Amino acid sequence: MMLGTVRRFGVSHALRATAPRSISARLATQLPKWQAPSTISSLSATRSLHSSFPRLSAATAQAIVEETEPSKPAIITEFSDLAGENLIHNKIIKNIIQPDRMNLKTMTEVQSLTLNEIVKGDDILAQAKTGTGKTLAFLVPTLQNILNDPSVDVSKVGRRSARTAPSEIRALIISPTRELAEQIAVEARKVAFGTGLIVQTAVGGTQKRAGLAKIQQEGCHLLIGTPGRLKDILSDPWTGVSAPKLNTLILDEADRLLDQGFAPEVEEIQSLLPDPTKVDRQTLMFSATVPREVLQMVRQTLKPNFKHVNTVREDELPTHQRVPQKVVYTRGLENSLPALLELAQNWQARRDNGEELRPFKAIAYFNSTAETKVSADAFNAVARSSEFRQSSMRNMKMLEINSRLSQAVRTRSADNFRKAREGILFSSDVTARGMDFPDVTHVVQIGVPRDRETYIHRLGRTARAGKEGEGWLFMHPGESDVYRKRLGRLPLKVDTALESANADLTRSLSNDTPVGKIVSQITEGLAQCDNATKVKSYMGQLGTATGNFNSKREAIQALNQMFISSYNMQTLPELSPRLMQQMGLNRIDGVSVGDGTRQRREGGFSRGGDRSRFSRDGDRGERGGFSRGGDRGGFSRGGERGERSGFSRGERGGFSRGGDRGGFSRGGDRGDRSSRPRRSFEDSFNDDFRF
DNA sequence: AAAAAAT
Repeated sequence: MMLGTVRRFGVSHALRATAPRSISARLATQLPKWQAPSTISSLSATRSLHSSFPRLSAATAQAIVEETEPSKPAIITEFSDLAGENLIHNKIIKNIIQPDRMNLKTMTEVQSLTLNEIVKGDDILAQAKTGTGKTLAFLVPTLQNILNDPSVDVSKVGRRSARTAPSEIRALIISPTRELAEQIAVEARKVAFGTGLIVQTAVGGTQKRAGLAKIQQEGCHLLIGTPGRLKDILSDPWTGVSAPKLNTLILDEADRLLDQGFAPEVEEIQSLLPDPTKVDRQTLMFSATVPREVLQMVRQTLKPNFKHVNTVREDELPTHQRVPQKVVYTRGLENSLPALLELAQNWQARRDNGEELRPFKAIAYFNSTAETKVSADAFNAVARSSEFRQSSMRNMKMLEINSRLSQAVRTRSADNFRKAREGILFSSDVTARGMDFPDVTHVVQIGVPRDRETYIHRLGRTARAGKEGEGWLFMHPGESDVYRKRLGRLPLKVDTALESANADLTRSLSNDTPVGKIVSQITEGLAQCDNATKVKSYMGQLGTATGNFNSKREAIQALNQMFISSYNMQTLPELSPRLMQQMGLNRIDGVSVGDGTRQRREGGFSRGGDRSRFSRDGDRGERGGFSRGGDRGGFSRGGERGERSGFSRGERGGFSRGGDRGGFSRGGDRGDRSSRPRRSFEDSFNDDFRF
């Protein structure tokens, strides 16, 4: 049973000048007592029964070592064993294993397999599944290496007047998000407690001057940050923050940092660091996913003799076997939120019936920030209703996080969700990677994610540290092409149990069926969201849906239906001709065309320029008493709905200027196809795929 | 107009 591999590139190792003497000589030779011949089979049995955390079996580690480094003794698998070998500082080990501290015993595969290599000073690309302790894998040896460096002065512990210079940075960790940087810092401080090592952060959204002052006053050995702020601080000579003695550069979520969006900034940061030919440094890259596209970048950035530590077997996927993954085809885009509520209610109902289930703690992922907001607002409104507060759902916290919120709110949401026993975090991809929220039972992805890696990382927010969890994907049938292309090989099973996923929400539903109740709760919740937010959500989803759907026409149709029937809006957002041109929507029915002047008058519907947070300003979306007015109190679905479905048959008159079909046209002509040859391939791809 | 990330 081959669980992990260490691959070596090149022939020789460039050992750092400061590297401690012969590490292999210090390695533990004794194997842990549970390395009995039966260990491997009993280990796997234990794993499936209790879904215990997949630790590295000593026998496996031995096998790996034998294969790659025949002369070396066993790899250490217990944190406590690191003490006897003088490999890791006693204080660090205490911090890790003491019950009143981190309370960990056994190392994970990725931790065991990278420790010696990192202490040695080698460059590493480490790949391991989500939630298997990658952070600790690079923190422990990196902090140890700083302690090993004789030029590092840690004697200043506790002395108030003494200070370490802000130019003493020995290791730098780059993270793709602010929250992840902060989370890594929290863990680093736990590991470094009492050692005298100073850990600092540099992230955006915080007061630059205050953060800078802190680094200047206290000094810094390990700096953790996000690309923008790091670049800002390191490029400004006046800050005094610099890293002339940098030994270690770590890219957490390396593939993300090396992709299109981040690579230029990361390169700039590297250019601000000392020349690696003058000051030898190691570079460490960690991630659960390393797509082929970035391998070239990885090779360019690492030394030629870097090692690839991969604990994900070649024949398996970087998702956990113990995470059931389900895909739900929703009738329309408007069915997602009811289906989410139903999922939560079903789970809580089962708990009420005495089933031993953990409290429902879910993250709902959306592809646009505005959709995240509408959904969070709607669920927050639902949670305020008396019906909800009298149900078994009453303790659920509804939280929101995305990059458009102020950093203070983001941090508060993340903290509250960490603490929450049960609830739903409505999230964009800010939390998709690396974030460690304890006890997440469900990850629900609404809409097909932008790529396979995103799916895997989002899913990885559950089933962490040996716990169980489940993944759900709610998607519109119109996304079938990208679904197959991006997620085709992943083990998703179709689930049809959620009734509200399939209900026709363009018609009235009886309020006394379970589905009717769920739908009316969502409808009431959405009614309390402001119109400007709904319009932004439409526009945001337009951006992703036109890319995700098999045809643009289908995307528009689905979006319009959601906007009218579920958001309860009367007038479609207008798209400027320029935007329509850009998006290739010129020949698509159902698009509301604006002339570009009106949008400025109608504040709520603006697009260009208004990059502010979701402003509640001038509630101008509510025009002419269309929405929310009147005595809708009871949400009488009957008449209202009937009226609306009438609209769909073309009785809307001037409702949308882009043709009289209002987006509900079911006609067969796919006008957009001929204009976009790329479609034909995707369409033919779709032909042999049926639901 | 579509995550994120400096002001």
